[in-house]
Amino acid sequence: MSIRTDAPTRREQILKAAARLFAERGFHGVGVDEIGAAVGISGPGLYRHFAGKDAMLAELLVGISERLLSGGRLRVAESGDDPDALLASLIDGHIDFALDDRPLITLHDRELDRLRESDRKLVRQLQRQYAELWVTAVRRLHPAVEEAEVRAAVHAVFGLLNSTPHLGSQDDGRPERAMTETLLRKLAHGAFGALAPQD
Amino acid sequence: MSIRTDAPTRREQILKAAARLFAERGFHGVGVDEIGAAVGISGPGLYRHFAGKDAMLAELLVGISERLLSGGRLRVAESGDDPDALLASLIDGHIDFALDDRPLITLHDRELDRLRESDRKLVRQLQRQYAELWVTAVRRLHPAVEEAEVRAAVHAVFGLLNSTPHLGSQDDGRPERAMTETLLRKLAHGAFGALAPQD
DNA sequence: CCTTCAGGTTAACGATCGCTAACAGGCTTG
DNA sequence: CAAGCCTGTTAGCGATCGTTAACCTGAAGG
Repeated sequence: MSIRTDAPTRREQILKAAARLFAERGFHGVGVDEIGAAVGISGPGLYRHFAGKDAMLAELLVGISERLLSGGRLRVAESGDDPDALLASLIDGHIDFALDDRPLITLHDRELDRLRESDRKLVRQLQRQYAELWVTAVRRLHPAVEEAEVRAAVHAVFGLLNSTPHLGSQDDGRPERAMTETLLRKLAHGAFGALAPQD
Repeated sequence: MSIRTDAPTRREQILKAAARLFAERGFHGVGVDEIGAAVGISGPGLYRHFAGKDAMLAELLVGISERLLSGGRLRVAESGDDPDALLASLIDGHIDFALDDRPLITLHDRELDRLRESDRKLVRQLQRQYAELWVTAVRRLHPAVEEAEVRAAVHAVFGLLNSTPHLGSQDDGRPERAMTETLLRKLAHGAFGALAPQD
């Protein structure tokens, strides 16, 4: 958990602005001039940093997917052999991500089809591997439940956790955020808990 | 629950096709020529039925919101005074809707900002009223939980139920659908059940 | 049988889009 | 100090978009 202190590069400024704009108005709903204006340069100036508008979206989506997967793998490695602790850790990590990067969460399942075939396949593969981490973890807790059902449940819980953008408008102070975090954690555990057969 | 037997009007054909295309590629990602082609006419022919592309999206979003709200109100009225039965009924109704109209579910929280101010306000108001039905129902079951928390939980469960489009590609036979229905019901009840304080 | 009209067609418009070309200023570096 | 790159600018091209205009056709109705 290292914290960045140096100033963001121009590339990073652009990516952040593009993520916000794409999430707000959709990939096709945002022009390159607006993205440029959001970082204080004009539209064509962006082409000094990216090959095109598509490349910005691709880098955003590949980036999120990679960060999610590597974070998940780290948690799997750190969890020892405690399945409960692993699932809790995956949930907490996903919540942190959803609360920290709301625009990216929105893009993640909304603009995937706007990518070139190769990028789209890559992102989907990363997403699938991330989801498989969850499926494996949940199956260790509920071995009697069919794998297909667990997989569907995992995606449904993703939907629950990714509902963050639809809640509070932006970031109200920290107490609000801690409350949301606690709530989402409770709901996610409750949902998975309901997977157990006859209780 | 009456079943339509008469053929769909051209307007309805167009709306259905537009819903699917908008959900697949985004409002700005679909041209009027494509919508027309999907129903066997050419682009400008659509203007005999709709004032413009915006009007199609508006009618779709207002229509969904109204159907959701009226369906919810019906269930409230039918539930007698049984809070458990009411919540179960709301959940079942929402699941049916999500499974029957996947493209509309996708549009519902994705393209709202592409509407004219007046339509957007109307849709948001309908959505809010629908969500309030849920909040009231859940609060009757968990009176000790703060209203803001219940409201956030309701939206999170919407996210869970609306994850349907991300599951199976299209409609595989009916057994698959019944399984998904059962699973989502279980997960939603589990999530709300976790709202109860100290258990 | 003639009129009307609903529901299509194609052509073409203005606007906007992503992107390239051509150029310019300011650091860095040999 | 000159050369060259890094990062920006403006002008403008070609494509595409939503929409309108003008025209056509078949069926209904008096």
